Amino acid sequence: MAARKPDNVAKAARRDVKGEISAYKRRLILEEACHLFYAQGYEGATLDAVAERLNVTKPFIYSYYRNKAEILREISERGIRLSTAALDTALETPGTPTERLKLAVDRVTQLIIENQEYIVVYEREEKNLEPGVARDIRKQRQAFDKKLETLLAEGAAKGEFAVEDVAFAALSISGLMSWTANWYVPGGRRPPSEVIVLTLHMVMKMVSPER
Amino acid sequence: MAARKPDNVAKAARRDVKGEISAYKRRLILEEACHLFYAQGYEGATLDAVAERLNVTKPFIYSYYRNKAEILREISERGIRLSTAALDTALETPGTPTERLKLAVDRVTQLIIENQEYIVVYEREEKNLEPGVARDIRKQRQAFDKKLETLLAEGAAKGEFAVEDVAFAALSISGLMSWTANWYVPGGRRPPSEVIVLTLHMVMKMVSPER
DNA sequence: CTGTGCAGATACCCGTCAGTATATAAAATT
DNA sequence: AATTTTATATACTGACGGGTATCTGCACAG
Repeated sequence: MAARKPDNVAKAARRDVKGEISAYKRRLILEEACHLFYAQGYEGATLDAVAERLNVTKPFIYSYYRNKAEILREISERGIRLSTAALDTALETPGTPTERLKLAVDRVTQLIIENQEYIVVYEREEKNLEPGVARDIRKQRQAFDKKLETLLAEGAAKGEFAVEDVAFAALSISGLMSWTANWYVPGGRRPPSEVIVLTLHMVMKMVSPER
Repeated sequence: MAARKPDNVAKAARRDVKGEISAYKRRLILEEACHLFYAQGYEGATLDAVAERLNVTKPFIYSYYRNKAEILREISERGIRLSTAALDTALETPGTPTERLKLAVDRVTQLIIENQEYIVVYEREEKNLEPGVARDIRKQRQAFDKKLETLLAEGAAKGEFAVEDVAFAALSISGLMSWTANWYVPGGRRPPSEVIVLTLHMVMKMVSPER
C-alpha cells in the first residue's frame, strides 16, 4: 500500500532520510518547548510561543506531537532515562562499591548540569502529566533510587560505607545531585567540573564509615 | 467617619473581633488554596475549586485577596518566613557552632515536615509570582543560606567543622532539608521524629572534620 | 417593624489558548 | 507537463477561568 517504490535493490541499506529529518524536527521542538517550560512553567508557556521561537506555527508542532502533554512526557522521559542510563553505566563498570559510587555521582551530576532544564522541568511539572504517565515516571525514579540503595547496601556489607538507613542515604544522595539543577547557574562562581568534585567529596563524607 | 460608637471607654482595651474573624477567614482561604496548589499546581487549581471546598463562592475569596497571585505570595512568604524564623531561633541560642547547627537542622527539618505543602508550593511555583515579589522571596532564600554559611564558617574556624567550600556546604544542607518536603509521605515508614534524627546525623557527617 | 449597611451570592464578561478544519504552495511522482 | 502527496500556514472554535458588576438577604439600629 505504502510501498510503490522498487524495493528490490538494497532496500535495507537505504538511509531513512525522511525519518531522520522528522526526528530532528521533533528534537528541535522538544528543545525549545523545554526551554520555555523551564522559564515560564508548563502552563505558563504557550505552544504559540514555542512555534514563534522556531519561526513556525502551531499546526507545525501538532504534526509532530499529538498534544502539549506529549511534549512534557517526552521531556520527563528523557530526564529520567538519561539519569538512569548514566547510573547504569557506572554500576556496570567493574570495581569496588566505592569506585562505582564515585563514578555514578560523577556521571549523574555531570549529566544533571548539562541537562539542567530537562531535569528541572521533569521534577517540577510531574503534576501536569497524565496520571498513568506520571505513575510510570515516578516508578522509574524510584527504581533509580533503589539502584543507588542497593549499591550502598553492598558497600555497607563490605564495610566500605556506614549509613544508618540505606534508603534514607540513597534519597539524600539522589536529592543532593538533583538539587544542583535548582541552584546551579551556568557561568557562576564554580565551573561544572568543580561542582562535580565538591559533590563527589560531599557524597563520600555522607557515606564514610570513619567517625 | 467609621466610628459612631462611644469611643470614650476603654477603646484601646477592646478586642478587634471583626479583624480577628477577618484574619481567620483569610487563613482558611490560604490553607485550602495551598492544599490545592500543592495537589494540582498553581495554574491547575482554580479559585472556583478553592471556593467550592470552602462552601463559598469566588467573590468571597476576592473580598479577602486582591487576586490569585496575592494568595501565592502569602504562601511563599509564609514558607520562607517560618523557615527563617526557625533558623534564627537556633542561631540566637547560645552554644558552640556544633550545638547551634544541630538545633537549626532539628528545628528547620521539623518545620518543613509540618508545613510540607507550603514548602513545596513555595519552592515549585516561584515562576508564578510577580517578578518583584519573586526577587524578594529569592533574596530571603539567599539570606537563609547565607546565615547557614556564616555558621559553618564560624565552626570551621574553630575546627569543629571541615568543609571544602562553605557556600556549597550550606547549599547542600539547606537542599537536603528542603528535599525532605519532596519525598516525605505522612504516615510512611519513618515517623517525623526519626526522619529528623536521620537528617541530623547526615548533616553532621557532611561537616565532620574527621576523616 | 422599618430602614441601612455589609457580607456574600448570582450571573456575567472577556481574554487566552489548546486544539482543528481548511487552504496553499512546493515537491515528488507519473 | 499533469497529478498526487506532503508540509506548513491561515483562520477559526470552544472551553475555561480570572476577575467584576450587580443583586439579596441578614444583622443591627432606631
